[in-house]
Amino acid sequence: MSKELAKTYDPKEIEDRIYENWLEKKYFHAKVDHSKTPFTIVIPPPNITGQLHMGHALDNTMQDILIRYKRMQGYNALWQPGTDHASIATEVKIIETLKKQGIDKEDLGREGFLKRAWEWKEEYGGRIISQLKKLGSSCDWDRERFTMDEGCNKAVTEVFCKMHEKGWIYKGSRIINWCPVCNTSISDAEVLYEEQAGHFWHIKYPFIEKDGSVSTTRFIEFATTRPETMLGDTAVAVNPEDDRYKDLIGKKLMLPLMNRELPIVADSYVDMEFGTGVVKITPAHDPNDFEVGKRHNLPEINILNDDATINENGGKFAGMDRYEARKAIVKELDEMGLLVGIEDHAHNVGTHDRCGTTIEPMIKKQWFVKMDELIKPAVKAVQEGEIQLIPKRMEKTYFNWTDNIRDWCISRQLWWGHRIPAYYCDDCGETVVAKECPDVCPKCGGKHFTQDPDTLDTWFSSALWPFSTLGWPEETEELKYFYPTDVLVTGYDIIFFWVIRMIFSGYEQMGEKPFKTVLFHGLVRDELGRKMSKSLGNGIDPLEIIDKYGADALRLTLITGNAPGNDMRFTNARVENSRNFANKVWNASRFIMMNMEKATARDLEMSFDEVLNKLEPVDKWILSSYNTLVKEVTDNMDSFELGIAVQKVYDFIWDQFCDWYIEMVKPRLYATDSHDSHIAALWTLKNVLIGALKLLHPYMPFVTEEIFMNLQSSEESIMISEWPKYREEFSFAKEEQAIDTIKEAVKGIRNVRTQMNVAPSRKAAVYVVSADDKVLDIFREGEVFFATLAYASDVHLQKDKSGIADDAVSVVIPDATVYIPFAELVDISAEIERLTKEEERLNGEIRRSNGMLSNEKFLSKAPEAKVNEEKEKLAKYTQMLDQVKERLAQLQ
RNA sequence: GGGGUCUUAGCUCAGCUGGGAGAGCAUCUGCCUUACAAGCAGAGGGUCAUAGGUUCGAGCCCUAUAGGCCCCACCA
Repeated sequence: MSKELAKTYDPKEIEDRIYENWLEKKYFHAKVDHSKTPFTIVIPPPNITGQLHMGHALDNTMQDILIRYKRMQGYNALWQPGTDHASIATEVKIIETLKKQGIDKEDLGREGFLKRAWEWKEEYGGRIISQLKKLGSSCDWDRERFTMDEGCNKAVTEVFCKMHEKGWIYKGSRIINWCPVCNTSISDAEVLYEEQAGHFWHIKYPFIEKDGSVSTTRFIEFATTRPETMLGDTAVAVNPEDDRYKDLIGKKLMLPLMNRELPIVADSYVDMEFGTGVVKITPAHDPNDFEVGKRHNLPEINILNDDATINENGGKFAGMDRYEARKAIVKELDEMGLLVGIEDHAHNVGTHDRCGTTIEPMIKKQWFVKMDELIKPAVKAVQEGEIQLIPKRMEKTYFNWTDNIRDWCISRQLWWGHRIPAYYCDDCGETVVAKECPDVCPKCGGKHFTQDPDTLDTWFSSALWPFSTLGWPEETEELKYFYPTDVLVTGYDIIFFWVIRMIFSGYEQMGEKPFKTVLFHGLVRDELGRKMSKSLGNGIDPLEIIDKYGADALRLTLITGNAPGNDMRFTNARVENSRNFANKVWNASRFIMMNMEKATARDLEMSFDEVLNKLEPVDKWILSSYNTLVKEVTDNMDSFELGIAVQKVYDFIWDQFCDWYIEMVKPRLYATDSHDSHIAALWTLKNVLIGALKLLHPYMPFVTEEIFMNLQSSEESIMISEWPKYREEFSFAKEEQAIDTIKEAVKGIRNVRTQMNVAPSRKAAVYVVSADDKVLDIFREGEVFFATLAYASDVHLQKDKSGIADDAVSVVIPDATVYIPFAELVDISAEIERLTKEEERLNGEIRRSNGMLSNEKFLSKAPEAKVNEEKEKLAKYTQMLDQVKERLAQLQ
C-alpha cells in the first residue's frame, strides 16, 4: 500500500507538482458561504517592479501559515492577493529603461508613456506572483487584483469626490519637498537625510539708517548653508528673549544684490545658542521659515523654477542652476565685503530616496487630506483594543505618529498613477471635482475643461485595499461577507505609510475597521546583521534558497527562533538545519510506511475505542504527549506565537517521536509473536504521525502533503484535512509518568556507560532495585527498552541488592537505584567521585528547597500549588540522597 | 532633540501572565545500530550588560548608567 520513497527528501521533485495539484483542485479558492465563518487576509500588495526578496518571503510565509491553519480549522479562508502599481517606484524604473533606449519621457507624451507603463505591468507584474507561488502561498489567485485596475480606480475616485465634498480634501499652498530631477513633489517619508560635508557661509546684511541710507558700518551677521536662498529672503529673525538683539527688533536691513528691505522680526523658533543667534528668513524655500513667514505675515518669494534653476525673481541670477548661482552670489558678496568667512560644516541634506537628488523645499499648490477629524476613529480603535497590534509595543509607534499627524499631501507630479478627478474650466479657471469630466462649467457655463495633470500618492489607493479588493464601492456579496478582514501581516516600517491609512480609510468609508489584528514582523538581515539592500549587494535571493534547500526549509527558517516585530538574521546554517528537519520528517515517515506493509488497512483505520485495549504504556505515553502538543500549538497559534508553536512541533517530532517512541516500538514491529502489540504500535505510529504532520503543515506545506498522500488514501489532501483537536481520552497521566521514569533510567545508564568508557558493543546486565512494587511493575513493563536503548544483556528486578556485585556502577533515579556490574572494567575511585558529585548536587537542591520551605513569607504568600511542588521536590531529593549515601557507604 | 528597541552559552537567537536558565550551529568523545551520517548516543560551556529598587521569589517589573540598532523631527 505504500510507495517506495527516496532515502533523502528531494523538494525539487515534488514542490511544483504538489502546488499544481492544489491549484487544479481549487483549494485556495474561497466562495461566499454563509454556513461557514470567514477568515480573511489581504496581502500587502508587492510592487510590480519587485522581485521576491526575503522580506516578502517572511511576510507571505506568515500569512500562508495563518491562512492554512484557519482553513484546516474549517474557516472559509480567503487570502486576497494582488499587486501595487507603486507609482513613483515604477515610473522611475520605466524612465531609467527608456533612458537606456535614448528616449525621454517627455518625447513619448503622457499617452505614450502610460502605454509603456501598462506594457511594463504586463511584463513584470506577473513575475512576483509566480515567485509567491514557489513559496507555496495559498492565495485565491482567481481574485487577483491590481491597485490601478478598474475597480480600484472607481474606489479611488469615489473616495476623492466624497472627501472633497466633505471638505476633507483641499488644495492648498504648502512647503513641499521638490525633486528637481523627477520633477515632482515627494512626501516627507520619501526624503532621505544624508550627512554631507558642506559649508557655513558667514554673511552680513547692512542696516538701513534712519535717513534711509544703507549703513556702511552697521551690520548684522549670520550664517547659512544655502546662500542662494538669500534671493528669496523677506526677513531676518532673532529670538525675542535674546538681549543682544532685543533693541533691533523692528529695525530694517537691506538685502544685498536684490536691494530689498528686510524687517528684523522676533520669533522663538530661533535658537539663541546656535551660531550668532540670527536667522535669515526665506519663507518660500525652507519649511521652518515658511512657518515663521506665516506668523509674521511675510511675503513668500519663490526664486526657483521646477528644474532648480533660478527664476525671474532672482534678478540677474535668473537662469542659473542653483549651485552655479550659489557660487556667483558668494563671489559677489565677497567683493562687496559682506562675506565674513567660510567654515566647513557637516549637515544633513534631504535627498530623494529614489534618485538621490538633493531636494528643494518649495511652495506649491498641492492636494491635501485633512487629517484632524479623519484620524480620530483610528486612534480610538487602537486605544480601545478594537484593533489589536502585535506586538503591543507597536502601539507606541502608532500613537507617536497619530499624535503628531499632519495633513497628508496626496498629489504627485507623475503620470503613472490614479489621475486626480479635478477639472479646471478653460474659460474661468473654476475647479470642479467629479467622477466624470463635467459638460458645463457651473460658474461661467464654459464647455471646455482640463483635468488636473497630477496623480495621487500611491498609498492613496493602498489605503483602500482591504475593501476595494472586495468590490467596494459596489455592495458586493464578498464585501458583506469577508469584510472586515481578520489579520494584516506586515513590517513595522510601514505603520504610518500604510497601516494607519488603511485604518482611518476603513472607518471613514466602510464605517468599520479594516482588520481586527495587525501582526508585525521585523526585517530580515544578512549574516552580519546588515539590512539587505541592492546597493550593498548582500541580498539573499529566496528563490535560490528554495532551489537549493526547498520552500519548506526556507519557510521554517524564517519562522523559527523569531518573535513578532523582531528583526532576524538569515544564515545558511539555519536553513541547513531546517532542511535537515524536513529530511528527518521524511525518513521517520518512510520508516513507518515500510512497516505499515505488515498491517492491513482495516487494522490501521481502527477507531480509538477499538484499539484502546491493545495499547501499551508507551503508546499511551506518546498519544498523551501528542495530545498536549495539539493543545499548546493551537493556543500558541491563536495568539500568533508562530515561532513558539513550530518549535514545539519540531521538538516533539524529533525528540519525542523519533528519538524515543520509534526506537521504543522497534522490537514490537520486528517481532511476529504478538499481533495485537504489533498493530497497536503501527496504529499509534501512523495516527500520531498524521496528527503531527497536520500541525506542521501550515509551516511546511509541501513535505507534509507529500507524506500525507503517500501514507493514506482516504483523504484527498492534508491542506483541507481537519486540524487536530485536543481529546480528553488521549490523556494518560500514569503512563506519562511511567515512561518518564524509564527514560530517566535509560539516560542514566547511557550516561555512566559513556563516562566509564564502555563500548556500545559490550552489553551488561542491569539490576533495578526498588522497595516499591509499583515502580518494579513499571520496569517490568519496560524491560525490553533496556536491551534496545541501554545495551542491557538481561534485566533483573528486585527488592534488595542481593546478588549484585559490590563494585557495580549505580544510577540513582527517584524511587529506584539501577546497578550495572561491569566486573573488570570498573574503577572504584572514579565511581566514588561520580557519586560524591551527585551527593553534592542533591545536597544543594535540598538546601535550596529547605531554604524556601523554612521561609515563613514564602509559605504564607506563595500560591499553595507552588509550595506543594516544592515539598514534593524536597521529598524526592531527600530520598535520592539517601540512596546515594547508602551506595557510597558500601563502596568506601 | 523626541520616541522605540536590544544587550541571555564561542556564534545566531528563543524564553508566552515573575516560581529551579533553553534550542540550532560550532567544539569535544564514542558509534556507518537494517528510517535518517542532512543521522544516533554522550559531554563541556551562561554572576541572563552594569548599579540600585520592588517582591517570599527577578532573565522577566521599576529607576539610573554604558554600548548597539531602528524610527521620527531636523538647527539656520
